[in-house]
Amino acid sequence: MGERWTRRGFETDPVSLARGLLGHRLVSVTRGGTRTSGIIVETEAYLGEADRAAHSFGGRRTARTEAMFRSAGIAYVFHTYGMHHCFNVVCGAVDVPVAVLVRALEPVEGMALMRRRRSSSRRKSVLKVTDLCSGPAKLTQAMGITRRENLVDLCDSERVFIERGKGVAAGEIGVSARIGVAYAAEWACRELRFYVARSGHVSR
DNA sequence: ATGACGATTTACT
DNA sequence: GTAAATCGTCATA
Repeated sequence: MGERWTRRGFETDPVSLARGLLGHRLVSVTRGGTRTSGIIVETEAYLGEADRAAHSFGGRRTARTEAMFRSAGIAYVFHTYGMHHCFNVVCGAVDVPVAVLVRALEPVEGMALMRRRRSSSRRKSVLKVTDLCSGPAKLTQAMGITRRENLVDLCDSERVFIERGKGVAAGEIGVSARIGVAYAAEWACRELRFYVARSGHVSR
């Protein structure tokens, strides 16, 4: 167990937070007290009203996007493709709808539980460790994060939070265009994806 | 009330 | 590489 991130850590712009979260730990705890956690190795920054790829593009404020308008440190969890969840950390000021999507983790604690959550009756092969959390919907499944965690405050929740890790030196961070946002025109090619260059746990 | 569409994953050719 | 799975959300009517 490590030192937990407080509000101040989240009160920054999305690019700084996307870089700053790398090398720190996302933790989720079951009602029974079992921890699953992993080191954040891949993130994407979503820049708000101007960003065509962001759900909050144009200032769109709906029941779904409400979390993005809240305080830094709030979780924004959304459902997509009819079956997947993605986990974001809201940052910036209240009413400025910016956030960071967590796209991949290097599993640390609770791997047996992660494996159980990630296994389906349909699956034939055994999951490799690098398949547990190497994508935005994989990690939410492995961590047991669903819409119920939408709007939770990462600064005081007992269920989901961020713990201080070693971080990642600037030279170890890779940068690329964001994934899955081809519809976003000129914003699709902006280099707003950040990852630990050396990690084998990044999404493909 | 209806229809189009995903900040994805998986399995299959 | 291609395609299916699968349904909440939101814009349109």
